Amino acid sequence: MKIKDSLNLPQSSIPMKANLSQREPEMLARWEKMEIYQKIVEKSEGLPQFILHDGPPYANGHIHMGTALNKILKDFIIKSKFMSGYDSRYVPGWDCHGLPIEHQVEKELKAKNIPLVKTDLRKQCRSYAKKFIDIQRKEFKRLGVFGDWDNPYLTMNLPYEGVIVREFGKFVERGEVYLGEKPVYWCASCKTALADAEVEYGPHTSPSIYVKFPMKSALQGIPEGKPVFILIWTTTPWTLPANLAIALHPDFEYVAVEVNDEIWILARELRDLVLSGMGVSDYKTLATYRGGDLENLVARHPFLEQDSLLILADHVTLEAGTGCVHTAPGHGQEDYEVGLRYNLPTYAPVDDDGCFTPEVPYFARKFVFDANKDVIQKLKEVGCLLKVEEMEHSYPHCWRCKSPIIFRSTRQWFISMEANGLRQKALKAINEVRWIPEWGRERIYNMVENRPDWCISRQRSWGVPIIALHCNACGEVLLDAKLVNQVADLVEKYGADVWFEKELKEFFDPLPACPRCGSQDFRKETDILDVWFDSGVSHAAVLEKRPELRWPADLYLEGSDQHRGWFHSSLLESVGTRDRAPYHSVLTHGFVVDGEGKKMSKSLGNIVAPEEIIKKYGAELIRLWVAAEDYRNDIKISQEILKQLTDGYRRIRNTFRFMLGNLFDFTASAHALPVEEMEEIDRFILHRLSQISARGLNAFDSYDFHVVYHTIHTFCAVDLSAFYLDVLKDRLYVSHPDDRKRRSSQTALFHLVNVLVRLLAPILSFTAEEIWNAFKPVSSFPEESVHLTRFAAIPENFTDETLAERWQTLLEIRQEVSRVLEEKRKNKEIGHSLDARVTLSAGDRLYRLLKSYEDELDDIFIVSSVELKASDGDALTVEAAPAEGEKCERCWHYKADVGSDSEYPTVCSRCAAVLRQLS
RNA sequence: GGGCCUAUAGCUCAGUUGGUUAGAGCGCACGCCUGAUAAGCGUGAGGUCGAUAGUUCAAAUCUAUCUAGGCCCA
Repeated sequence: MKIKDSLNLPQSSIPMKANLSQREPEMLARWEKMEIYQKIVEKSEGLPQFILHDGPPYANGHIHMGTALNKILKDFIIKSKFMSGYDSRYVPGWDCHGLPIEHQVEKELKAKNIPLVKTDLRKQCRSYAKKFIDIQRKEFKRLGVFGDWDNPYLTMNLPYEGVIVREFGKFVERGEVYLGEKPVYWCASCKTALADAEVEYGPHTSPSIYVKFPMKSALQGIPEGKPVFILIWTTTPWTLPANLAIALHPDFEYVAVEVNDEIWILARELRDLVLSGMGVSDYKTLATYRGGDLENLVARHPFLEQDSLLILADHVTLEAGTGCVHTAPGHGQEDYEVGLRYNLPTYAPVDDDGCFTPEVPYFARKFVFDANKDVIQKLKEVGCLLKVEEMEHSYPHCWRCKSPIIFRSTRQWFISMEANGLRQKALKAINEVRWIPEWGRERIYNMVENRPDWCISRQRSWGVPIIALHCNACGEVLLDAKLVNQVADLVEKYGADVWFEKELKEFFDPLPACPRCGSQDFRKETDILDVWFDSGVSHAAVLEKRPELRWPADLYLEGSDQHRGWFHSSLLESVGTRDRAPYHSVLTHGFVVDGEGKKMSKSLGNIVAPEEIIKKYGAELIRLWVAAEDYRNDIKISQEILKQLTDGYRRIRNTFRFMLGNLFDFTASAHALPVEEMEEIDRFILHRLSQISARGLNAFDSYDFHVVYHTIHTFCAVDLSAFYLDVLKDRLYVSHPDDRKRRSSQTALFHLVNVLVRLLAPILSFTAEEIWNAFKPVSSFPEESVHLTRFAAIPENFTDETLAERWQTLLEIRQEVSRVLEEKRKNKEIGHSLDARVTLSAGDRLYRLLKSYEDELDDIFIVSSVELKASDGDALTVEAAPAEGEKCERCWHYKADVGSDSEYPTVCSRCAAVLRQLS
């Protein structure tokens, strides 16, 4: 027998090379086969629930790093909550209705020359959404995310659509839904409203005109008898008939200047620019006002019999114009919002074709863009036009027909923020939710505090209809919760298509009668609901309906953009119908950015796709990336970061590989020692392990996953690899297999693997499973998967503070020894540390400590021998020199007794004894 | 332009209520080992804590402004 064969060298456990991109799919197949999620569910029966409610991603396109990040964070939580003893199910969802899908489908149908019939379009949209749900489901599962993937919630599921209608009915019942007016983008050639996404900005030439409005109210500090005008500037002359106000900035200064016996009012800062632009050089400033002082004065429309109110608005700037902004609440978003504050009507006398309505004097039935020149002509006639020129600027165009579009107020459905105190209730509900991080409260609070009423109608096809009736005889609108619920009954069964497919009498028997004129002749409302309403009711459609879940949720977890999105719409929906938030707490994560902190975009070419990383490194690296970074801020990703993560991954993997490799001849039941009988160094590492475990569990509890990763990684690198495992090698390899000290260290290794692999399981789900499989013969634990286990409970006797303190001191001394050895190495006096002997001189306190460990110091320092001397004072001195004696062929220590056993002439006495025992 | 947020070594993170010379791991450089080997060990270099101004006996930490970046609005 060769000497080397008498050593207990580690035997293969898990391979060093992870080969993740190939092995992960095998692991996934195995999980699928064992129905892992089903088994977790079975093991969860009767445990306290923890409900994380999934926010539905949009069923369009492939997943990206952002969606991967979100799903992986959720997976960390679901898995760690289960391992902490909760029943924590994951029901993934998808948002299926809405414009982007409708667009895509329209495009495809158009390309094939298929006519766009609403019911066909809706069917195509449904199958389009389904296709991408399947794609994304595969991609999410590939990341190792566990959940009820066979039975997710879809906002287009028929019962879900039924809930949407019913929830709408609840708002109706509480009197919170009303029909109002609001300006929207309107394409006059397509005769349709456009969403923001359907608008393309491009160059357009408009007339740029300066107009004077005569003042009706008197101003202070101005001589009587001379006419007073306020000056405005606009690039859309055709909106002047709809002018109802002139907006001033409350903090700007305005001046009254006398020009040619007239008095003009405009912003002080723009005075010289505007006047010189009109060729006026001779003027006199008569008075100065603050914008705020002019509020509620009245001007007269230059050519119509109507007033124009002076109002205050922060959106007024000094970048162009006169500082006095022509305001037509029916033709602009900002105008509309400021108009709401002053109770101005959203007057927009323009029809679907973009032509003025008949009641408009001078321009009735004219197309608005053609009317520009007529308006200008009229202004000239009445002497109120000061200047006109052409101007090229960026202007919105229709994405489909490319023609310039207009802003036009149309009838829309709203949920009122005030009618039932929704705003105040929502603000109160916000304060009852735990926001993580804290600033989330501030953010959503400000939004809810300032938001306008919720516009819930869309003039689109792919969505859930607003259930309302319009009387064909008198135009009365019939909005009734009872009718809504009757429709909901059918939608639940047949889907929202029924509203578009069935006759009215199939919904209502008998037909309702118009409360105003008694007619029974109605047409159905064709608008659909905002998709934010769809996803906003998920708490009702999913949490309340699924028996395995409950309402409200413990946690919503999405990107910080969802303060305006899903957190927001879910809150309003839930408060509006149930008077409280649908969640106890809300956790947000940041956005994925590149290595420089810049957002990812096609134009910058800095996009990293999950697919690339999976192919190159495996999904495990994405999981590790999510775990390593503090996701509350923006999360960077770059090749450098990935490289670093692979190094971190290897360190952890190899540490486990080494520990498992040294457990090849160990089984817990046969060889483990009770803690009390273990060696001090082993008990010290168990003490450290208990600290690591506590910190890890704590971090899981507060969702600080990066703390879990950094803690475990540092533990593997510093405590284990650089110290404990390195020291252990001698004992593990050299001792007799059954040596008590060797079994003691193996017992520690067993506990280390057992505790750490479980802590790692929620994060490195694939690797932890691989480790678990290799660990099973050692542990004999019954669970066929690490994901069916709980986090390990740490026995109290792992903790020993006084022992740990002693060892902490020994570690400091060890570091000093290392430094001295390095000097000797530099001088070529030694190579390996075993080539050295060390002399320690220590004062009383240290000496006594060292003395009690005298027999182990050579092992702790991994040197051939240690000599201990007492010295005066506190200082510790460390000296090192080449070891004396012969090098033992077996344990590589230099010993004086090498060759003392004639049967084994090349080894030391310790090794000779082992060899004798083995033979 | 507004609301909210971020900025500590090349990278990822710590830095408690302001209080010694700002820490860790990784990476890097140099060396060792060849019985964890496409591994392992040791030593070392690296930071005007985004910038400026202030409050204070004392600031990475508090205040203001600015710069760069992110999300959401306009």
